[in-house]
Amino acid sequence: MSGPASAEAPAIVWFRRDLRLADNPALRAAAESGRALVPLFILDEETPGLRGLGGAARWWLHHALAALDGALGDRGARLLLKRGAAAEVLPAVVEETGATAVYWNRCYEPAAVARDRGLKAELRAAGLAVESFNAGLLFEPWTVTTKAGDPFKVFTPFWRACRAGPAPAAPKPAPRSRRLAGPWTKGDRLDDWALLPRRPDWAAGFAEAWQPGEGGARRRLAAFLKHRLAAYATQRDRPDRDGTARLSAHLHWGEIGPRQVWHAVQHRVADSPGRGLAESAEVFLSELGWREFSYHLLFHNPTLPEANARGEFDAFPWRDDADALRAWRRGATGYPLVDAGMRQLWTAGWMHNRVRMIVASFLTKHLLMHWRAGEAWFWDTLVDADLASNVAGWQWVAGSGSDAAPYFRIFNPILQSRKFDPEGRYLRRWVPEIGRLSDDHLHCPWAAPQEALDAAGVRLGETYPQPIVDHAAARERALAAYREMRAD
DNA sequence: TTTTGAGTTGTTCGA
DNA sequence: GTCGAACAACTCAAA
Repeated sequence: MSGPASAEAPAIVWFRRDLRLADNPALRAAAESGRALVPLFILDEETPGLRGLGGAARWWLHHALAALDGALGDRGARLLLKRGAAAEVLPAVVEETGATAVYWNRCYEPAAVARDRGLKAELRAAGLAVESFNAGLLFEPWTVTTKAGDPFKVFTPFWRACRAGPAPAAPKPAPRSRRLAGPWTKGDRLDDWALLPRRPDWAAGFAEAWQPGEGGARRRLAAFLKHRLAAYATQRDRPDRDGTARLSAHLHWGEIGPRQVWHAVQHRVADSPGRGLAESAEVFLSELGWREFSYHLLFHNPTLPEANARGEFDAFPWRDDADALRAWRRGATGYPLVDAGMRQLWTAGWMHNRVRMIVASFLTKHLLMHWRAGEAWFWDTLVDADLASNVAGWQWVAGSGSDAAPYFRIFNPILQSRKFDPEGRYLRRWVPEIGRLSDDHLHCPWAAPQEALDAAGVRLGETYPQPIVDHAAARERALAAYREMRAD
């Protein structure tokens, strides 16, 4: 099958982690080229080294693609869906459509970088125009270096250097072009990809928590700026409040870009000046900074998903305890805050950031399980599962990251619970079987007097687990393990 | 090259 | 109840 005559040859816009029309430089460049467009998405589960999507991420992707197809449909186009190794699929689509140009926005994960570099060279050698752009980061990894020219390994100087340089470019609106014609060839049906879970449909609770797609992302950002930003600095740590932006999954799939978020925040601050707001905005922007930092770390250190950044942790005496891991996953550790977080993760596909740190600390320190076991579970269950953020976060908590929390910093799940969920609202929502305990006993039911347990209908070991480890003993064990590692 | 100040998010203990 | 120090040194980044 040969494509249309070359004068009318289309351009392919290869969507990957940029599932939006606004502030999408690849789409814009393609539209400005004057060619008709073939919007393409490839479900690539075959490129070696590319990690397959987790279950929750597949759910999100299904809806994100449906939303993107709908948005393209409003402009008279359809999203072409193809499945397979991109290194084979993309040249095949070029062949089928007779495209003479290909545009995409860059990915930064090591396997994707290698794949895209090869494709770009191959297609260019075949005479195509191929251009890639930045849609996913405020600052690309090779643009931020120390004065010695090395990548940063510590967040604070990294972010200072980012802030000292030129601000990220202002986002541009979606192209107006009506020539978003494609596809020119037959693609897969989204439903045939079976991205949604069935039997059992464990994602039943996701739909009420999330609205994947560019519109959902925009609404989420607008609501955050209007209602939550001003108090962000103080409320962001409270899992019992809805104080965070919840943009992580939207950002992961590029339904909104960090430049859009950045500039929207700046405008919000400029519109109504005030010290509290400006301060909160700084804290919020620095969270975007952590996302950037994680991407840079992974880009410069491709083994980060498997290997400890600090090599000494290769000698750490991790335990292998399937029962403990299962209890952690299911939210049955007997520590209410840990269990609440793990159940929120399972039910909503998301967990509040502070609770992520606490459950991660619990797994790696109280239970002495390898951070990779936790990282793998998060990868499968988080709708915002993101290789860079997930891996950097777990290595940070475990202490094996290059700029990690000191190992002796071990979260006390009871203190954290009292401090950040003082009225127990978060606990009661996710661990209702102990909800009738008083605010005080709720955080550590094993310490409650028998009468209080009876009155609340709690039978430890039956209706709610006994704690699987004793905090003080587990803490000592973790510190001893750390000393053992260092002694080697 | 050497020096110096600093480093996301904590906990525990003893005064 | 509050406060400061210990926890353990170590590495980074800049001068």
